[in-house]
Amino acid sequence: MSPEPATVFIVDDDFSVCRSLARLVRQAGLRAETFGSAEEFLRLQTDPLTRPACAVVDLHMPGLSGIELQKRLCDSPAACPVIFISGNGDIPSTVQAMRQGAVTFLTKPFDTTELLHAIEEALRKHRASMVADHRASAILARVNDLTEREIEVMAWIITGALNKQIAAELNIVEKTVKVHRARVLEKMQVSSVAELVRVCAVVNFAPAKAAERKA
Amino acid sequence: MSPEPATVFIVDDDFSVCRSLARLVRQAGLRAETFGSAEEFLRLQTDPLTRPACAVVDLHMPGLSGIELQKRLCDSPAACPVIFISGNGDIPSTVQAMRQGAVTFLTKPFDTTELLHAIEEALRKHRASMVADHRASAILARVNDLTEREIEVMAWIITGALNKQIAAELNIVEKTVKVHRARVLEKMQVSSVAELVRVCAVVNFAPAKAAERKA
DNA sequence: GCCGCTATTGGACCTTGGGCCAACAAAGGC
DNA sequence: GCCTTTGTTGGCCCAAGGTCCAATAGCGGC
Repeated sequence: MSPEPATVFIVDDDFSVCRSLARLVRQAGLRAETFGSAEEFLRLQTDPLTRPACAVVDLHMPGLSGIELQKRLCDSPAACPVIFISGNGDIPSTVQAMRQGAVTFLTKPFDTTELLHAIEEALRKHRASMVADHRASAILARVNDLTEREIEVMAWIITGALNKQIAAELNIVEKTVKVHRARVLEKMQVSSVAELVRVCAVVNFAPAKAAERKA
Repeated sequence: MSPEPATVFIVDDDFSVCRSLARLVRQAGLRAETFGSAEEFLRLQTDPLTRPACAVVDLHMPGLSGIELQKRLCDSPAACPVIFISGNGDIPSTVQAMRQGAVTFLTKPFDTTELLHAIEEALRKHRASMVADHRASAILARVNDLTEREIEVMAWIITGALNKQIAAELNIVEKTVKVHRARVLEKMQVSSVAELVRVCAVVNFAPAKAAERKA
């Protein structure tokens, strides 16, 4: 059903829960990996994810709680959507989990189809964020290939400034701006200012430096 | 403290709760309006909000529930951030509320400072969304002022197409495209293609029509 | 029928952007 | 000292955009 093999990480201190959830996941045609604690998950899952995945996490666990795990995941390269499950969760925890971006928060006992739907949603989200990340990192790589001056010029270009104006701002001659402009378009792999503005928007590249310079 | 007078709508079927929450809100320097039911709120709050506001809503009420109220609010011109309070809320309700965009979900009895913090956050959000809405509606007004042809041309412009290419796509002469292009920039109140791309991005104007035309 | 809006086109002219070739200078690595 | 990178500038030419002028044609409304 999925276009590529997706993995569900199951983090629960109760081994039997891990086992039954893993079975459920595998019956749905997905891969499953189980972890007995948040620490174990963080220790073993350090590689950046290259394939869609999500985590089904128990709220209450000895050691690091599910909430804490989620918080750390956000900063890790292995960030993936989290689905919480809990037998005795409270509303404040639920609120915190959801505010931190959890897909949902299920209370035991829950309907298995409910969990599978949540997993589907989580994987969908992760796929979307992965393609977005890929696009963004590809663009950032191009930006890194620019020299400082080129970045500076680019910041002005995407404001719609004329070469003449940019030249005045940078105290250089218009001809030089033209050269930088050409290099920017070439290195950023776009063929028009319109496209350049778009790709810059994707990575939130705003002419902040240019503004600082003005001030 | 707030730059402009902000209002907190309090929706609770328990009159004494309404009264005490209203007092709390007013002591914090904000306006308060109370409603005894979701229906009453929806009946009385029909005008589009012109000033920052948020709603503090009880989950359980006779008639329309808080969740239902929130759902209707999303489609209404009086949409504002919602803070839920409940004495006996459950986790599924909390999850649904948060997924629908609730700021938070507080359980009675709650700390008053907690509520005030939530209100602050909700008002902050609402202010941000109001300025975003204003920007967007101002831009949409300009788009509505464009003729069909101009919109068509604009769709091509923001892809970075040359006048020559646009002319070929629309089976007209390059000169005509220039005229439309000038009108578009004028009516959209921008002075460059870069700015045009930006304002179109704000209102999610994508050259979809152009793509359809090609197909 | 006249008026106004829209779309269309033409011409002339100027400004701007972009490509191509060449050159120089400062900085840093070998 | 030589080489590469980076930033800078020059000239030349062409393509593209922008701005004036003016004109024609269809279409709906008064």
